[in-house]
Amino acid sequence: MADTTKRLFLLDGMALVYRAHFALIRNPIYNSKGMNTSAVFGFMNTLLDILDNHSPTHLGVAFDTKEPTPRHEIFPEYKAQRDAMPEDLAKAIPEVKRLLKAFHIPVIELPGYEADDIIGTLAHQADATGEYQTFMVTPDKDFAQLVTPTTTMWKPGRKGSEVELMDVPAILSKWEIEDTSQVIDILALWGDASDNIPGVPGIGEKTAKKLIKQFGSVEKLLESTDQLKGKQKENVENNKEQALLSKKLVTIMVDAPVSTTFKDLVLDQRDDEAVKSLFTELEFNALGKRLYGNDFTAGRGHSTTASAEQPELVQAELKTLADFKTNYALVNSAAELDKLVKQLEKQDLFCFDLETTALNPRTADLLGVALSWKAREAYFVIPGKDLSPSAMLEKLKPALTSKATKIGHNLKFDLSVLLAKGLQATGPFFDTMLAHSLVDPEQRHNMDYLAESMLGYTTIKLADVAAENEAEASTQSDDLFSFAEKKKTTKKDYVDMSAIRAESLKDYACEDADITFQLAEILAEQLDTSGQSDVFYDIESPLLPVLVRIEHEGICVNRDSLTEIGHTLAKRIENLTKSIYEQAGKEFNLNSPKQLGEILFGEMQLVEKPKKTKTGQFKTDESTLSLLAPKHEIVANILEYREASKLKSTYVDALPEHICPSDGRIHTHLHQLLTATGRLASSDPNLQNIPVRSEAGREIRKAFVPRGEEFTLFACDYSQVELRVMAAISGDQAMIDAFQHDHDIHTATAARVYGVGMDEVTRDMRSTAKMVNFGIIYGISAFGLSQRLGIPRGEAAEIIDTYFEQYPAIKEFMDKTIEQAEKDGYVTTLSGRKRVLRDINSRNASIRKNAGRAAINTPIQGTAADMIKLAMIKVDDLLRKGGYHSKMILQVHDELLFDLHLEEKDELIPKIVEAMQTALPLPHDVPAKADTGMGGNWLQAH
DNA sequence: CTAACGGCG
DNA sequence: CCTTCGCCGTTAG
Repeated sequence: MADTTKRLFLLDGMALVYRAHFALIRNPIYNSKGMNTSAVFGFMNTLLDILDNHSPTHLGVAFDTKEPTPRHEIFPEYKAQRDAMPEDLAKAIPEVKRLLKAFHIPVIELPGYEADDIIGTLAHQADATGEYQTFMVTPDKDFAQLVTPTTTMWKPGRKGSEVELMDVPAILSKWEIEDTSQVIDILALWGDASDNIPGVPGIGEKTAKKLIKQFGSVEKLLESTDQLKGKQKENVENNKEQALLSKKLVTIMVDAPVSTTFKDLVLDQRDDEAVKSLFTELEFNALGKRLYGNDFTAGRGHSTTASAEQPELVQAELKTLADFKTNYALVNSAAELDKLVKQLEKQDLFCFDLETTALNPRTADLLGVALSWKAREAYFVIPGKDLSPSAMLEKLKPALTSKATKIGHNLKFDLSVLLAKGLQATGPFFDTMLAHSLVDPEQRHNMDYLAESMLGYTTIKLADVAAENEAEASTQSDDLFSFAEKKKTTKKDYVDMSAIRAESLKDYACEDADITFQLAEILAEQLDTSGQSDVFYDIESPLLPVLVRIEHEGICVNRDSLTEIGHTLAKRIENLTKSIYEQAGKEFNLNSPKQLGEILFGEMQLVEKPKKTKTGQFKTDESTLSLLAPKHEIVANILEYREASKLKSTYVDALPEHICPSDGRIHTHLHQLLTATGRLASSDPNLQNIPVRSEAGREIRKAFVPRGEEFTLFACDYSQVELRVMAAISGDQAMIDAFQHDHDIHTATAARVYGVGMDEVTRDMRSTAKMVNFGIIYGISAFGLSQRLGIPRGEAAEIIDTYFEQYPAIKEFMDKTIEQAEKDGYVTTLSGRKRVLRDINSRNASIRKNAGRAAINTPIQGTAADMIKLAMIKVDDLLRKGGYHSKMILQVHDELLFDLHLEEKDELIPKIVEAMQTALPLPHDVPAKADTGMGGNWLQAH
């Protein structure tokens, strides 16, 4: 049982030290003697966290040795390509060992064996006794193969507390396998660049998983290559030996001759004097305090001040649920719910919060609904004996579709879940997350944080609810966190929601609804004070359900065309790789800009004075390499390789992974207030950067298709919206005239800048003017323009001067905007959306200029964002009110994309165009203009 | 984790 | 010395 099980922690010393070093590579910690102590510090943090919070009974740290290992015998190149260990890091390892000695923690080393093998062997032995719960503490994914019901992987997170625990179900789901031993098969195909394990060429993580899912093991795959086709077949067949060799290399030993016994690993008392002395030497004063409180006297040098800096933490006491008399009640019968709904229907303002089993709205199941319309009073509605989940929703439906304002936190999630269950909640909505994003965009917006910072209140943590509930800690990927948070936070404290008893969840859920209700009132006030009520109530709030619908609809992608493009690209990548290796005279990792730079500029000496990045690496970006293309054939090949591999990895391989199995569509996530300017952002997958500029890229765009026979893709995009906005908010008459006469703005600008008639403007003149027009929006310098146009700087400066002479109000607008920003510290868009520019008065000229450019750009980009958001609200309204079958399915900054029903097109197109053009009337009667396109795929729709 | 790169508007 | 805004995803180290 849990209380008698021995808890064995096996730490992968080298890997943890390595990781700690690189985690702090940008902000290394030095002691007063100039020693980089990042790695030691990071390692100690992890160790102390385990000792303090995770009750180990046995603990040991394994290290590699310098001796060659059996892996080197069968494969001399094993780990041959590793860069030499940084000096700082090399020095850290003996320090870590000294500390471990002081802690009386065994360092386990075995000449000729790696730390992996030691850990594998000990974990295996521990499993055999049946007495241990073993934790392999390592950041290295390879250890997944060793996970068993009694041995889990423990991956330290960024902060000490954020830990990723991987047990068998977690490994199986993460690796998409049926048995943990198949991790080895996947790694064998995939290979490992850092250990120089070859794998099979052309097979990466995804293909490896797919093949092992299909065939079960490397051996079975090799027997059945007749079932493969094309390039993949060839690759596998030609690399059978290599695959089997790789399999040997990635297999961690479980029978190494380790002499350490479990008795050696029993946790022992540390040598306090030795620890104190080492901490003092390393100047780990905070860690010293942590162990010894004020008994720890900081060492010499500057660090003596540390004890003065850290008195007992004086911290405002946070209130908790226990400090209030609350009225939180569980509602689980039809009669009770009927009574509750009667009350609810009288409210014109209430808060609701769904508790679900998962974070994907399309797969999430409803556990309950928390409701609150009065501070410290809330109800948690759950299914009961005479109340099925669907009946529960049915009874709540009138309230959720009423005219009352619905408050919630991250309502996009709740509304998506409801929509997936066929319930379209109606506004107005008040989303506290959105409100806070407008009021205080720099801060985090999760509810726990808002409760602490705005109400001085600390909320119940889901993990505690689960613990109290004595539910077995589960690592299922189900939790309540929002999508946005999911990716950014380490998977911690995964909670199997359905294992929590309703009674336990009640306080948690009610508290959320209660707190959110209270936050809304404060935030409404703050919106008002910051002048952003209009943008909140007129734009962001009504946009919210529109985004929910767009995400819900999704977009169709033709999987087969992507597969075909993938084959073509793979072939091209392979041929180019061959040529490049030949031209370079050696093989290297083409995906590494570092290695590529060293080849081109270090070895091949392509130019005398190569450009460098700010970190001192050779620059190898497209604009740098393009200039070098004439010098050597290799450059063109590299550029082509870059293009092909970008397209393959980012689009062709990734998009199919996002196709939803139940409806065959891709449902992107649209983030409403993530950007500084008010634009939307798209992720998982990002559908706002689907290729269009290059020929090869456009093939990918063709794979986006209508949802059915009777539909077509229809795109409606604003023409030159940002320049129109700039003309309008600057009030520049010349530019306004150009738009009012519907002139081509770049031609009109060229005519003015070059002093010729519109009909005398050449292609080159127009293209230069176009560059200047866009450059101006971004605050370009003469230098920047000269680079882009490939002209001398003086000439560029002249063009810019003439531009401002011709459009004087634009110059004025730019100066005034910066002046305003300097004075107020922020700029605004036409709708009142605010962006704070902290750096606008920086003493550092470069930083200050950057902020200045953002100051100019924000009102322009942000107002354009306001406009299309308003258009989306309008268009959504007209589609729904008119009962059309056509659906809005995407926004790409200045474009709206629709699945248009063929029978509706003649009627709808003019209405959509009209809605877009009139969504936000610009000052000075500058007209907005929308162009349209239609076709059987997204490319044709333009 | 950050940097470099490159896809889009 | 730096030098064009706003994003997201992939890869390497």
